[in-house]
Amino acid sequence: MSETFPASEKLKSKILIDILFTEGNSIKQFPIKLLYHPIKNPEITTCKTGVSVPKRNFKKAVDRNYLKRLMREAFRKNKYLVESNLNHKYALMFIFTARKNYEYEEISNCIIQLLKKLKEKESTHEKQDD
RNA sequence: AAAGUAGGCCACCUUAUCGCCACACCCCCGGUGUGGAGGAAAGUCCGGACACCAUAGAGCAGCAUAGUGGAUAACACCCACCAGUCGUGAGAUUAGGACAAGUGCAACAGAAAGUAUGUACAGGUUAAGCUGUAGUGAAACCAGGUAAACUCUAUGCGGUGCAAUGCCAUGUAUACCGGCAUUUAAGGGUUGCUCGCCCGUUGCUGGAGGGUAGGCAGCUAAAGAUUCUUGGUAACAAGAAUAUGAGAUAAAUGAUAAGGAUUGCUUUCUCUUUUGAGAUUGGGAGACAGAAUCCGGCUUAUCGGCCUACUUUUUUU
RNA sequence: CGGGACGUGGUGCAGUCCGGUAGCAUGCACGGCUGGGGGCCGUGUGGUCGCAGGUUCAAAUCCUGUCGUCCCGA
Repeated sequence: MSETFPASEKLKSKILIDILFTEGNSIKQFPIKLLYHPIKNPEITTCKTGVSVPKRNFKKAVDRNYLKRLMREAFRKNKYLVESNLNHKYALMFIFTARKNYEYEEISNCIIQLLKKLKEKESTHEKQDD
């Protein structure tokens, strides 16, 4: 299983991000919130993932960059949980909602739980659609 | 030895695994190689480079600076000297022009704070605030004090900023632009005002424009860095040599593991009269902080440590 | 990248332009009016004027730097 995180899997399009924030659903697992929304565009063949740390809670750029690196690292290590198991392609956005720094272990565990929850949610949506 | 002053420097290192960004090559699945944050990248307080704009011009206003000289692309920075203030001293610090142009202001105290001149005492005179002292206050006939009060003097300043600006694709349909004719005048635009300048109403004709999101260029080889020589008290300038090593755009430097060095704390042991020195065990600590067009300064944040010069005090020679 | 505003008792504000006494409302404490509450009246309490430096005889006020909060434009 690949553990790479190339540019094609990063969420960069402002249009997709706007749709994600206005129409997407969210899963909360303190201290991180996960926004997700299915991608309708057939030209996009991979999941698009981004991370975000609000400037309001962390004034210094160093702190924000560090947390974003940790979240990217944790997602890269654990994305096998969702990469091939989901039926649709999703736009994902991890948002750090706490006000103080966390260790890599805590963030990694949190990301794993979020990804498991995302899979459960999708399966329930599928049943409802049926 | 202790205390202190000034200036400069470093900003933990190595290896492995998994990853990120840029470039080059092989090849077009992918792989290999090279490189990849700072002294402040920060605050955005000054000064430039560069780009565009007659809505850019002229005058007034406004703003900035303020000893003298130098240096620079430029500056409020920097260097030298003079003067004031602080310090025993090394040194630090200063918006340091003009109140003999005009206007204003001065609480309390005091007779009186600017059209000055009262009281007491002493001196003095024909006489007289004519002379001295006292007391109040920051300041009391002296061309008074105050300009980080208005102001005056000298010098400088057009504006907007790389989201500048140029090009490409997508895409809507007359809202945009050019030319000609018509109207000749209400109105609108700009940096606060005046002048000036620009726009204008309708018709015909020609051209692709505006908003939104995206891509490419601008984009990093430079008033650059290191070393040496020469000139200069110095800031700095000139010359030579060397190597060239971030360019992202929801935004690249990370995570994990191991080892080593640094500092102080702690356990035990050894040496020493003591202060202390050496070895060892264990768990800690390593700051401030992340490039976004690029430079020269300023300011602020900063763990721990090193180097140089100098001053004062005490002791020894 | 650029522009602007504001920091004053526990809270919300004036005073800053034009320097000399820090004031108003509310809150809190005490007393009074009422049988009690509410309300009213009176007295009192409480402020390093964000921080540092400078100018001045004297600074919340003038000047410089700095910290924090908030807003706006491209």
